[in-house]
Amino acid sequence: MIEYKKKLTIKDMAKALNVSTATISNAFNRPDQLSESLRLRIIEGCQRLGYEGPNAAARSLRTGVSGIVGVLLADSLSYCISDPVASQFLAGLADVLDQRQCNMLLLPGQEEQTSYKSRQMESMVDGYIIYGGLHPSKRFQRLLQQSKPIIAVDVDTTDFITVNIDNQEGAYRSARLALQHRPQKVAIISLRLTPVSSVSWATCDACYASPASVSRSRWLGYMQALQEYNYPLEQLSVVDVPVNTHRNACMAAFMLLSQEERPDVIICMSDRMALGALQVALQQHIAVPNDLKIVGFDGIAESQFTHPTLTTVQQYNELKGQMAGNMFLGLTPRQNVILPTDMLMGETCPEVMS
DNA sequence: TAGGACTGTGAGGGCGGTAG
DNA sequence: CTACCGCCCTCACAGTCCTA
Repeated sequence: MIEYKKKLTIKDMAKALNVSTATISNAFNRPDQLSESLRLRIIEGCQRLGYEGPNAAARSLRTGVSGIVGVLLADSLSYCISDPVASQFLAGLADVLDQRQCNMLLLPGQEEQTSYKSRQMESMVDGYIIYGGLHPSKRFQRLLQQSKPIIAVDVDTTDFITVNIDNQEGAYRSARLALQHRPQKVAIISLRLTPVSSVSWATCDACYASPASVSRSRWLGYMQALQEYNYPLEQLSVVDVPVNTHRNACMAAFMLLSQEERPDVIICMSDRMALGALQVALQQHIAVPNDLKIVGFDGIAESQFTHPTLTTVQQYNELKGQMAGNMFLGLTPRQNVILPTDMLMGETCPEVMS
């Protein structure tokens, strides 16, 4: 059984070592403020007595800075940890925070009810990085009132400084690539464009009516390409998915590929959707890319392990995380950033040779 | 001995919570 | 409602040492 002794404070150390509290503080935090010999004597004395240095909670109380970044997630914690795009973003952010001895606190945006614990956690952070979307949750309303710095990533908003990719352009390029094959029947698997709780058919009108979001920007990119190719929108099939999971992807693909008039192009708003579509197509012995072209969006590593490999839009999620982190810590100017995307040419939708 | 550099000290302040 | 507490940092200043 571990025995907990009385917690030692800077006062105890000052008294024991016969110096002032400020000198103890300086010995740990500002070594240039005292002689090397005194500093060593203090550090050695503190080690001997079991004092590990100034209390972080007290320091943040005094300075108002904790070194903790709150990351407000659009989805649940479990989803963000398992989703390759979100985890790449978090890895990039963690990279920057690691270098500056800072930490992050992951906060799910969809908070069911306000608790003392959640308020306590929010009070600990120096500011927020909102990732993946804005939720009209109580938590979101509270953080707006806190006047702490906020940077939004993958969020279509003018209310905060944002780090985004050019979703519309990326989507436009991927759709154009698919449309070069002059398909008879085009389908789209969209992500959270309409307010549905399960995988559902969606109308173009409903998709156009959705509020500003990453998905809507991608939708506009697809529409831009479809119009360029004079594709009749009344023939377009759209299935909207509420959460970007493999299960939902398979369900959406199954719905599309079970239609009487089967699509020969499926344009997906994420690689997970595209990989689900690919799996269902292969199960149904549909030849990809000969009878069905599939394009994704994200460029996750998994998309290049399949056979055939996925044609997709490569976005640089780690870089996104690093940029958000640098901006948050004031290492780079706080200004809106739009990162470029690239087409990742896989086998599910080859380029048309002219 | 004067003056500058270096070293160390004490007071004040910050903010949320709690006791009176 | 007010006073106080917790804990540390910052700042102004005092003390000491060194050099010319």
